[in-house]
Amino acid sequence: MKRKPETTAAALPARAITKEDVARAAGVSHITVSRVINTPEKVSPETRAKVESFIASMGYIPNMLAGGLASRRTRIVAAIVPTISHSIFAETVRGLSEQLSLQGYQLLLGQTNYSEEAETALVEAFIGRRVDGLVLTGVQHAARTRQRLKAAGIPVVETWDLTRRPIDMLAGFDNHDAGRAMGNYLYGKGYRRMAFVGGEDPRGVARFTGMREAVLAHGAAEPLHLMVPMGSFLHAGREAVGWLLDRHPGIDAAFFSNDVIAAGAAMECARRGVEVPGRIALAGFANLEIAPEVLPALTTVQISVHQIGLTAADMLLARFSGRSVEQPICDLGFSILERKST
Amino acid sequence: MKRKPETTAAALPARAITKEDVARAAGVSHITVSRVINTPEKVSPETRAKVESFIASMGYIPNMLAGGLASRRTRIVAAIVPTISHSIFAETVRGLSEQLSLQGYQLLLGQTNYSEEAETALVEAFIGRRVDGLVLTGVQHAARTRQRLKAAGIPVVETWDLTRRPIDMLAGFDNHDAGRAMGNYLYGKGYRRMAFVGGEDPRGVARFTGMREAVLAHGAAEPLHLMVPMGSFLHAGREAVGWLLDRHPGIDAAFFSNDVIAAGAAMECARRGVEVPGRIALAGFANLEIAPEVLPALTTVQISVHQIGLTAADMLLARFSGRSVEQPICDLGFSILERKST
DNA sequence: GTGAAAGCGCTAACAC
DNA sequence: GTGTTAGCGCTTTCAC
Repeated sequence: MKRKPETTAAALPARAITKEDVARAAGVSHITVSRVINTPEKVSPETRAKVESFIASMGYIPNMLAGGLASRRTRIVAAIVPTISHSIFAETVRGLSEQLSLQGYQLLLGQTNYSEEAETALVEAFIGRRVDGLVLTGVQHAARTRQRLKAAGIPVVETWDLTRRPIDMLAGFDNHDAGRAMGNYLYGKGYRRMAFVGGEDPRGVARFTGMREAVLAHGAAEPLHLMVPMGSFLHAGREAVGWLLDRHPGIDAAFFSNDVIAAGAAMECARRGVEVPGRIALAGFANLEIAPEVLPALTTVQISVHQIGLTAADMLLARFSGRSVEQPICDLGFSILERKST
Repeated sequence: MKRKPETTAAALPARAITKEDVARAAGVSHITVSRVINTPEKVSPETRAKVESFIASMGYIPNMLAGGLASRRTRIVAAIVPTISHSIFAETVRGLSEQLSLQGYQLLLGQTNYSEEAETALVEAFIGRRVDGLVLTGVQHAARTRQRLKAAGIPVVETWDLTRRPIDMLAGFDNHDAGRAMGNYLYGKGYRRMAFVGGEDPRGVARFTGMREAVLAHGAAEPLHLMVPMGSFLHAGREAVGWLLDRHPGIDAAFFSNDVIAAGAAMECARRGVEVPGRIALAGFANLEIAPEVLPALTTVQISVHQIGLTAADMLLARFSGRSVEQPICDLGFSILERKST
């Protein structure tokens, strides 16, 4: 193999150690070094030991860029979430990253801030990086996103929602059903004038429509739908419940798009000395860390936030190892978790 | 350029569209396509328009793996944090990712769970992926980690702490000083028997030693140091304050390693009807979202969690663009933020 | 068990 | 402005 001429070598950053360097030092060919790393069982124990000692002493770290280019496998998975600073998504990403790293995969992270265009741009960037798999939040995507993904043919897991026709695989739960279940639960507890407080993300909206459906089916009043900004959830919850208490004194129960918003509401009620659930009942979503801790402890919809990440990782890993995924649509389910706030 | 023979082509996944394909279609050479993408100003407007239309119609997405291998620049930055599910780190990662993506950089994420060995393994994996830069949490690293990083010669930013001798660059604040400032503040408010509640991460320990130093300098009693697990912070805070109230009734103020632990403590006090700060004062750290919302609002040490990420990104981007970083050690500072809890 | 040759898709350097 | 040539460092295929 020819080395780069001196003239150009000088212009570029210092060359890192390559397989060739190790091979030369160990007196074998570079392919043997490659085998020691990737398929050690195909190398004689002596050669292996010798090469391994040189790898260690020379501090050789294989260039996975070159490896990925040649093998068409990067061992990188990309995850796209609305924002990493909401604990719901952080938990999913944590599960994903932990599970993947066990198998030597790394995670590329992208944030959309709930923008479909940002999602498309990220998907294109990640395809350009030839990631082995992609994890998406939600099931609503721009046509261009779906099209790019199909063309690239890489394994995709959509998460946090359910649909009959996923792009590829799916690990989520039915937000509409979950909303309906909470509507039924609240109605069953005797609440008749309800409000829903959430952002404008499609999954939150699905929870609202589900809840609305349940409530109307029982003949209760049309529920109020309060939109809050997706930034500071605790603060949004405080403001929302304040507004409900002041402007809509008839409301006797509020269902929040997630536990953090609900916790903000609970704190505001405590501050005002408003009785929960006596004056107003509060229910959250996701059973986040804060739900059982706040006063009063929050009734919520229990879902397995962390499990979504684990499941997505397992699906992708199965694909990577050539196994076929028996259940490409995985409904992780949910359950109503009753606590003191309702 | 020769194409791969049929026999091997069949064994591999369907070939993606390459620059060559676009070039052939547009009737130019592949290097012209490359220029249209990377340095459009060097191509005549007509050629450019023609090539661009083919890029769009064929859905061509450049292979950045190949580009990275050839150019030795991957446009990937890796960030290593203890865990993404603690909001302090999630905020830093958010800032980092947002700032980097503005310049076309992507973020590889690694979690250590506070393990130094895990950090070393991640650093080696990321070097293998030839990331352009690396962001580390803290300034305490295994000797092997430092050594690998030096050898690789890639830009590194350490965060969340301060040291005179960083590996390369630094964006943080002085945890010891911050602890001392809080110790002084609490002493100044009249508290005399203090406790510190935190995990075993080195930065938390530095906050404790700083606080201890201040308190002892004033001649107050040796502060109590409570270690809590790094898992569920709210719960840890509840348990810790319960333990203090029950077993150490003399303690009149508690300083928590972060606002989430402190918030858990505040909630427990509310639950027990314990007066804050009357019976016990509570102080947090980081001025997270929860600090002003919990009842009573938490006195805390204000730091710019998000800014750490932005600064780290800016330092790296400066390096990448050849600019020299005038301030390789950036002390972001802190300040005591007084609220109702003290 | 080991090696040689070819190529992954791109950019850098230099020609024209 | 555009093209040619020669790699980047690895894996794959096939020969020994």
